[in-house]
Amino acid sequence: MLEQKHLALLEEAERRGVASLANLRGCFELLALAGAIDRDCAARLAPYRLSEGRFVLLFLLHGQADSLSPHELAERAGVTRATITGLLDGLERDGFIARRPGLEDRRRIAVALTDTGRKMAHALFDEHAEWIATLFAGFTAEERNVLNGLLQRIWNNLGAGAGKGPQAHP
Amino acid sequence: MLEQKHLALLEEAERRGVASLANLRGCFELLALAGAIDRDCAARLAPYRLSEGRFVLLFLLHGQADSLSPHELAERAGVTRATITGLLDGLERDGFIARRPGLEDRRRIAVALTDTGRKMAHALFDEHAEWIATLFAGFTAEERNVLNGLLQRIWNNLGAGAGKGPQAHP
DNA sequence: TGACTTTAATTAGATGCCTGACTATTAGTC
DNA sequence: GACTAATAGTCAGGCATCTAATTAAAGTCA
Repeated sequence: MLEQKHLALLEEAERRGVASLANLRGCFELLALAGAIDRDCAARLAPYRLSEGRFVLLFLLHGQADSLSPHELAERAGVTRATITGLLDGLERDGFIARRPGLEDRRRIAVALTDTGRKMAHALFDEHAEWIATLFAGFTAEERNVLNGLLQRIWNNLGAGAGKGPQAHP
Repeated sequence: MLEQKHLALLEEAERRGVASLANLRGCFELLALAGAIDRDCAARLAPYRLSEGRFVLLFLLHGQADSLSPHELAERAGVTRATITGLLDGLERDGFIARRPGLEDRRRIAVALTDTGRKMAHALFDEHAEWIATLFAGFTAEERNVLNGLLQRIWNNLGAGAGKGPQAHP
């Protein structure tokens, strides 16, 4: 279940007699699985002319009674405003959202779903949530907890080493 | 340990009373961890003017006595030839690799490391492998196996559902 | 009031990835 | 030997992401 590049890296590691081969493999399996989930997600959304980024904006707007500004969307989606501009361009072109000029503050733009966008968001959310749920089909609550605990420990190790890396050519 | 967008999705799911909330959270934790590892990896390579893609090419060439063609690099790295062209452009500009015209087959180009590139690859590989190993600090072999088993089951679920997704507007 | 600072959105330019089209070269076929 | 197939590399154009620069609008304060 690894990717091409991971296999190549493992071979090189083996050639060099790297001690932590099992750790490398474990890490690559994690990354490969996440990559596969992302690709599957993208493939599921593509028929609707949506990407993951666009999908996030769609339901951010759907969860809101009125409109949101690009600034707020950027904050809640966790990307920069420049990225939001591009995503909104696509969503607007495909008729899912509309930009309206701000009324009180004329710097601020009001982004709102169109009817098409609202219907799409409504229909897609449950389907998407269900798909994710199927990934854990056959898992007990206990197993989910074990997995979560292990991932959490890796996460902590990641944070612990942060900033201690190579600092050359800064 | 979740990302901004995942938090937003979970809130929406909660508002809607989605049944599989725990599964959603588990999936997002997996994706967030993989994303964090990728970002950390990129941050570690950036000071050397390398991305993950460029790094892969670097050690693919390093594991080879002579040169490789862009075609072979694409196969082994698991990306398209067009992508390789872009990565090689960057590596060549920064002096890590050189393109030489093919001798027997004049369609084929020979890509080889420069001295700079060779030194860089040599120095970076062990450091990188060690960094990855630290992510699993404190893990026993048994724990790694458990993690691997759980990931494998998710992988299987992913494959099982493939192609059954929405097929609208193809 | 008028000059400065901050904030909002966009644009410009980079990277990495894709697909699809194009060019050059080689190989195969009749 | 000439036409066609396949192959190698690249380019064009698209998407998502970033940083930095630009423009417009508000706010601040002497």
